Amino acid sequence: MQGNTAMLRTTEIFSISKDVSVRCTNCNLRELCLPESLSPDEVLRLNGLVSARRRLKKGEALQRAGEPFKSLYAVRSGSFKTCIATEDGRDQVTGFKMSGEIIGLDGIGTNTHIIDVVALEDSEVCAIPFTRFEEASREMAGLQKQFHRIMSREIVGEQGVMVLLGSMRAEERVATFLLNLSRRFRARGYSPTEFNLRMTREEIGSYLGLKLETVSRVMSRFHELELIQIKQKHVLILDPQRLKDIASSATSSV
Amino acid sequence: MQGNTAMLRTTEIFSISKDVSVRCTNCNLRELCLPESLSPDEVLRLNGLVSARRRLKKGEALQRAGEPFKSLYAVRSGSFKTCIATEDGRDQVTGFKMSGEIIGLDGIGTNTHIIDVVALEDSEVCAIPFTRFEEASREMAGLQKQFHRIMSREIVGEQGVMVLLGSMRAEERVATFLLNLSRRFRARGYSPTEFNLRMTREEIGSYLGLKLETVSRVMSRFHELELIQIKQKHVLILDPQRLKDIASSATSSV
DNA sequence: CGCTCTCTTGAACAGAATCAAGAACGGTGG
DNA sequence: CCACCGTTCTTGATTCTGTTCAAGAGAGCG
Repeated sequence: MQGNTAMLRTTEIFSISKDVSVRCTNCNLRELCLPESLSPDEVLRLNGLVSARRRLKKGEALQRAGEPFKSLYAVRSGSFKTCIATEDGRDQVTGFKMSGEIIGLDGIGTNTHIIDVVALEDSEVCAIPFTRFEEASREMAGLQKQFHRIMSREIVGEQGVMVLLGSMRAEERVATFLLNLSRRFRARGYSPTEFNLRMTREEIGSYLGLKLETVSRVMSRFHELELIQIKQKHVLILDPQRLKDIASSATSSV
Repeated sequence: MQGNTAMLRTTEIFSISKDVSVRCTNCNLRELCLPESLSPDEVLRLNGLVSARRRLKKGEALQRAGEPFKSLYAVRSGSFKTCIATEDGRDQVTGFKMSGEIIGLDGIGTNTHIIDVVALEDSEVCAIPFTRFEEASREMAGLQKQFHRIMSREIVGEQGVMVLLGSMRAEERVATFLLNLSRRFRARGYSPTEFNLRMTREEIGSYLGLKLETVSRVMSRFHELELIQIKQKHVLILDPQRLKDIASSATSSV
């Protein structure tokens, strides 16, 4: 379970992994990333596409809006925020990317990146030159299918955020956000109930359409209610079920 | 400028079109739809993929969440709303689709549709069986590229909606919405300043994350300010520039 | 050790939601 | 052609959620 590994010794970062060899073939993000459901020889071929591994320091940008689109990136380790800046000075976080997730899909449509992607911590990505990738996916039905799936899921995921932003109240938004993180940590083999937030309250607020004070207040309230324990960036989920109830309390109806 | 035309005499619906022959090759949505930027022989081939034309009455569903995903649809005429219903009874409009736009991308990821798509007026679509489409796009680089572009633009478009929902005030949202419609009507050869809304205030509100009363109030205010003239579904845009100013008034900053 | 950035908490305020009533429209059938 | 019905839209009064403004406490870093 990991990004694209291209010549990366997995043990360099994750002591979990026993297998020390390199690239997609042995990447422990295989099940979450592009190789998901590819045949072994397809993975091998995909492997050859990964042009480079790139390390980023916290705060560094992987891509900036306006830059020409060349490559997709698979997050190998660490995490990123994706932000969109409108002409009128608005700047909003539109997502958070964790290991195994694909970055850069925004650039395909116009050959220019639309969003900024910034590392939330020291991170590493696998770069996949898109022209070569398109070629390969014309020759490998499995890779093509997997790529279509990934884009489709991105679309569906964003619709979920639209529902959150369009119809949820602050508590529902924050609960949904925490549960979403929890699920993604679990999928990566980490504890779903105890983790550290990589982003600030302001970034969470921007993503959830709330002010940072509101995020802080809601979290404090959840703490008082003993749904979670939170101290700065450290989160402990105490009562996932009640959180779920809050996340889908469906005030509206009819 | 039109959806996929598959064996449709364009004059049946649009008296504008002089050329009476059929399918993508002569569809007047060519520039907006899948054929955009394809070579003539690629268009011909795409043409063969369109399995059927389907007519829908106002209120009829083109697809329902939960149904198996088989085909993409290109809107030939009319318009649709896309809605997502969550388990907890929330139901939200996530988009409006006009002629030339592609519907069904949500189903690719899981082979099951996630969203409902309902006709806002009597409409017509071209169905494109996806398996055959994937095959064809492996053989035609141009079609593959175009499809990737369409999905990417869908992703970028949704991010735009996320910004709207996450950081705009009611007036900004409604102004943005009206300008968006205006732009899309213009792209289809209709007047960008005078058109009829196909959706109710409630549907607009659902899409914009507002209540129908708020939508109504904001529109009335725009009318008073002489930015628009609005009577029920009929809209006349009087001052596009001031509307644009409102749409990007960037209250926040820093 | 001091500085800055981040987070928490309180009090006052504002924008949109809610509740409510009535008007306008569109379709139907007499 | 007109009367009736349900749906959609408008408008007002009130309420409430989240924002804004403000101050102080913690944490992390050089």
